[in-house]
Amino acid sequence: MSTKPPRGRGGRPPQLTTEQIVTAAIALLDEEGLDAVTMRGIGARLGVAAMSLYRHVPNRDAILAAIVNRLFATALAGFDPGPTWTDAVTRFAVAYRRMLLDHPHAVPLLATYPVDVESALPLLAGVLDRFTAAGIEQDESLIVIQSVGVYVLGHALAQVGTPPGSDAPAPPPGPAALDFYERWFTTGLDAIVTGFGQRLRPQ
Amino acid sequence: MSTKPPRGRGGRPPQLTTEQIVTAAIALLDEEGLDAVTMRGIGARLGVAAMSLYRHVPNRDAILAAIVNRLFATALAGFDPGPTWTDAVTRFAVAYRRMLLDHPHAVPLLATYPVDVESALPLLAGVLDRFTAAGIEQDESLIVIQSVGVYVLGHALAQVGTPPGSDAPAPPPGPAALDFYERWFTTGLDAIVTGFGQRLRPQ
DNA sequence: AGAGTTTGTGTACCACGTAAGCTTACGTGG
DNA sequence: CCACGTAAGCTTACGTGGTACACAAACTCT
Repeated sequence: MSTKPPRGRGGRPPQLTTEQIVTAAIALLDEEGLDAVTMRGIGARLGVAAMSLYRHVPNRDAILAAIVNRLFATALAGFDPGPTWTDAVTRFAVAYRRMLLDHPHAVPLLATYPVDVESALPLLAGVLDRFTAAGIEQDESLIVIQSVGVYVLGHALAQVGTPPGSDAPAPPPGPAALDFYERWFTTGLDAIVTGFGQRLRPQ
Repeated sequence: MSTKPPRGRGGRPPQLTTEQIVTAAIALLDEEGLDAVTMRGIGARLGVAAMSLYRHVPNRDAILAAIVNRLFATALAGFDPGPTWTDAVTRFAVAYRRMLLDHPHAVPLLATYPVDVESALPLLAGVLDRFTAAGIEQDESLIVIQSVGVYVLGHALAQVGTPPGSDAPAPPPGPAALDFYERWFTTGLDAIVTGFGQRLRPQ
């Protein structure tokens, strides 16, 4: 987590990194769903025994938590907040949502495992900047950003949510459904941004 | 689900109902968390073997799905939408949230298992009425209600979300944190309702 | 009483997470 | 060149959870 051990001289050279483990786990998750993300499964994918993973990761939950943070970070990779804070939150919402729809099986994970605040804040620095530039308090900005984030996540849950029990891979949603979700998403997002705009620009 | 089998004459009288199973499962969930909701655990609580549950329920996932629907229904028991549609959605949000905070361990479940639409719509009839009374299209009303629902659920996830791995029961949140979530909740909810109000009352 | 029917049970299997101890593959100092 | 120490990976094994299967029990109707 913090400093790697002094890389003391000697010892068998690592054949595995934490990053590879997380990458393999995400691949498995995307291809076969959450139930396929098992220690044995990840190990097999890396040509390694299940127990070897424990040299790099304390347990399975830590892997799932790492997936969440990795995906959240990729969602904001190369992120350009626009000129105003309304642009910034809107683009954040779009980028976040794109990532969620790209990794449907990960959505329940992002709902369950909180994104690490320490690592998320730097990623959102650009967004926060547009708020301070508009003379908005940090407290208020966080409420706006979190509200939007929470809306996006909840919306994605509704869109990709399939009862984990139904083995049927769920028929690919028709274009009508896709359209509905798209309309719903932008309509709701606009409403939220508009509503906060009204509050933050009183009078 | 639909009609019970003709209750054919004869046969051992049931000692167990699906309702009891769901009730026991919710009790277990509230008292000991999701991991405690096992077939054996539920059976023990009802003085019955684990396998007996399968006479009433196809599998564990079905129980979890039933918990979701039951809790959602209780959230709206005795629900009074106010005079206007803005009252209606706001009260819906508050009632939904109260239920979620009363059952913190259930929040991840409500995020993961979609509420059954067929049974949810009647519960929301009162809310929908205020929209139609205001001359708002059904499509638009659903977008508003769902947006609010999704916001409430996402907010609750953020509030009660604890990495499933940390065995520490999580320190009871200080009153400062509680206050923050309360302010966040109402602020965000107001923004959403205001934003939609602007859209639905154009000009 | 016996046949038919439905509900609850006992046993067993397999997959998963992971604890413990062993083996392997390196660097270093003799 | 060879022990020796060390870190990484492996083997084995245990406990727990979901659930398939075949059987026992409890009741109704003839």
